[in-house]
Amino acid sequence: MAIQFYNTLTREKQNFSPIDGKTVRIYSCGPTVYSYAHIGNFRAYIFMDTLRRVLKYNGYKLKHVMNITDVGHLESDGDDGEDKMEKAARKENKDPYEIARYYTEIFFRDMQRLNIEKPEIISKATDHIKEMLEFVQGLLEKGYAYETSKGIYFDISKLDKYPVLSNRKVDEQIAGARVDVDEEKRNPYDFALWIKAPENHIMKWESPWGLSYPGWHIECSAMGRKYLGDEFDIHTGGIDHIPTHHENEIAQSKGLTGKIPAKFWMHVEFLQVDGGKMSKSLGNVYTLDQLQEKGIEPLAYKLFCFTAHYRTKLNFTFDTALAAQTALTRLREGFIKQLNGTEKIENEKIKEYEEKFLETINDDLNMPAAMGIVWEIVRNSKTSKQYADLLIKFDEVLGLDLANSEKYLSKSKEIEIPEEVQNLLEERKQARIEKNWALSDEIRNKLNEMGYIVKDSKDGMTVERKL
RNA sequence: GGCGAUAUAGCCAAGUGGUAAGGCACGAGUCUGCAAAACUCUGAUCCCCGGUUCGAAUCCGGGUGUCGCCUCCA
Repeated sequence: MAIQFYNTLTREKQNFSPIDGKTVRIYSCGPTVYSYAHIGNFRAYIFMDTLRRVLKYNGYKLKHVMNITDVGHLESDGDDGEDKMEKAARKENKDPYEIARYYTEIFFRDMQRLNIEKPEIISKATDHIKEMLEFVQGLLEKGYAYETSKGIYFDISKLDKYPVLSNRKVDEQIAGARVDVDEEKRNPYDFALWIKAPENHIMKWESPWGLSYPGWHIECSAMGRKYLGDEFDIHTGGIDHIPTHHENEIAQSKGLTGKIPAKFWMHVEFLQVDGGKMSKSLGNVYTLDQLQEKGIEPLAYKLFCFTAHYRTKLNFTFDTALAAQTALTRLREGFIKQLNGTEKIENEKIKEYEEKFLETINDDLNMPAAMGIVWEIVRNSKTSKQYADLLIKFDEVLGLDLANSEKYLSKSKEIEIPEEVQNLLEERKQARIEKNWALSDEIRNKLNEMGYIVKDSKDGMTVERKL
């Protein structure tokens, strides 16, 4: 079954197969570790994870690089913004390396909570200064770069074609409309490869041009090339990367190697919050911890992300996220029901589901449709362990940790019951034996007010903590 | 101003020429002393106008609305 991915480079879905036939080489733009990653960031990493899982499901091996940006990205263009790492360091009164270490750790903790597989290679920018310098020098030697008083710049006019990913019109746009034009640059869209450090800059390295630090795009080009070669299979990132970051990566690589580094460029759309952009000023930039506080576990957020295709905007609200949490719980319950099922299902039927599922995920990762198939199986009234096994297999792609469903369900029910509550429960139990429904209901209401939900079943009462 | 998207039931959303997946919510039913949970059932002709076609949510043209990018951002 052919895999089809949408390629931003060609603006169409194309059949995918790895260059070497068996190992897919991927580069993913990773986090800048200067603060907590938010749910918008994680939508991108969930996409990245799904991509990995789908490729593995199809039998391919992976060589996947994700960078950790711990240096060099400025807050604004014009080469004079503040370095984000350094700003955070100043704010928290720590050194930038400490900041990077701290947020990197939190980042991977969250990745794990989302059951996101770790790429084979994690590369930190600060560990690859040498490779970046070599890259820049190579560009200088080939005449694609030039030096100014501020640093080393890439000369886009040396390329046969500059914007190849986006339709940005270099000539028509009014350069400097929002950014002051740098007189020393040869073309308005020339960008910095290497930046000469001002006195007070903390993170800087020796270079032929004195103490300095890397530009914004060079790290990905240099690290991608080091680990994956001049030409690899897939490059992923957010949709925001298209017009600048990835465009410039391509420019750099074409300058040095003559090649566009990746065959496929895949981009995730943005997550929106309450119908609009997530922004700090609106106070809607949420972290996984904040969701958890509201009773939405990380895997429920992952499931939420599966409700929309990765190339469409997805609108996050707490209501819909809670809906996903409900759905996740039901998914787990349904899985267990199938696990305990004893019906015999014809192999044909199983095979049919398998084929449909594969076809769907291979169609540019259509996870919403794939979930449709999953629900059909989960909700099948003929319950069978065969279905449970099938779900476990599909979970190789979903990564929802369905195998541990029981654990999650019992964990959410495990609560500490204070003595006061315990006593009320006893009292209610007695009332029920006496069929004193008025008292029973009264106690139930009281417990409800205290934040406990009481449910009666044939086997007795159960208590749950209200979220 | 330029560029890119998008408009499908209350909400989140699949669907790319043949008579609208799925999830959540609502309602009804089963169960229950009642309730909750669970399970079952129930809902849309797809922003508007025009065109192509035997046939369009799906293609084309024109509107309108919304969102994003053009500055670091997943």
